[in-house]
Amino acid sequence: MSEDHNYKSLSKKIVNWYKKNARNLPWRHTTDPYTIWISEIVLQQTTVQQGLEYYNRFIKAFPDVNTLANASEDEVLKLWEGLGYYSRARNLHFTAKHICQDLDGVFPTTYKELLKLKGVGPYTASAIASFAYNLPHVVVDGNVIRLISRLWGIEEAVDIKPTLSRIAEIGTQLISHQEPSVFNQAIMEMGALCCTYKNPSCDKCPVSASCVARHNDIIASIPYKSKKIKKSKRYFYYFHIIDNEGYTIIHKRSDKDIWQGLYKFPLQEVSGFDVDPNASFIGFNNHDIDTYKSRIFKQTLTHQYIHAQFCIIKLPYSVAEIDNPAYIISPNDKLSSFAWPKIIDLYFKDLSITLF
DNA sequence: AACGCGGGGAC
DNA sequence: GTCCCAGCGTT
Repeated sequence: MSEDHNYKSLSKKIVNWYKKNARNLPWRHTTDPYTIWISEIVLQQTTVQQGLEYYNRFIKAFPDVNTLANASEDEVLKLWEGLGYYSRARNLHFTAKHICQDLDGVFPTTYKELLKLKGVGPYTASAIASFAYNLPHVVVDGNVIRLISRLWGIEEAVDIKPTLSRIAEIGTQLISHQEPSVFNQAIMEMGALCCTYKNPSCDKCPVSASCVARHNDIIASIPYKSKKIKKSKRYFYYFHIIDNEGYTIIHKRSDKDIWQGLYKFPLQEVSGFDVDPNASFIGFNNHDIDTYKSRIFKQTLTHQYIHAQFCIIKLPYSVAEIDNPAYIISPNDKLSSFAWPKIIDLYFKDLSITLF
């Protein structure tokens, strides 16, 4: 029962467990708010395993806020390519410029001020406040939600505000005021390594004796989420236009849709691949041009199933003759310098093997 | 409050 | 296939 939970004792056990079992991760060796900020944004909705290499590359390319602020959005997105949730990279760049231009290059030092930064929400503000400044703001991420909801036997949906608020209150009671930074690392690490979603290691858990979910044998049903995701299907014909001088047409995605800020070929979205591609919207008549159709590429996103097929159009003249201000003309051998969605990157990889 | 945003991994 | 991951901005 929750009244039996001794916050101080639980907190101490969690921290002690961490000191013996912590992974050696690069962002744990610094109190530099910039570095910590980068790590936290990279790791949002991302596993440590997937984010680690991106973090290292990012810090190497942009070692301080000034370097990041002076980079172009394309450079930032290129480094982010393949990591997903690209608004994180755009907001990161926006906030770096904001800090340099409006805050004299000085990182905010309070939770409240951190929260005002674009891309920084309650979790990230708490993380920076605790890891950089040792302030006692508890982090509530997926790991913490899982650990606390099980420990306290919270069966209510954890994806609604009242439950989240209760979990945050419990975390606030738990957090060590001597070493809030270590406690925050510890409770997340516990969730990530011990109190895992599937097959948690209760036998190695330092607080399993206090775990209500374990006591009531309801671990598998906690945390409970009420929202269901609906996936739609989308079919993309991309027109890869290659002219007689080694150039092709691309453009930057700017509409409110997936992959904003990344690049694409001229695109025709259809209701299914039983519909034939029709390049007339970019001024081509399919019958006049030597065309090749790629295999169908598939990618699953959180809310969408994407299908893509690439129609190669080989032009007997120069693409410079095509007048459209939205288009960017790129040499074929420079295409890899742009940031592409995964599904187009897969096409490039296929292309290098099968065609050229 | 509900929704959409990527990609990889565990099971 | 399902669900998750150092969440957030928008509507």
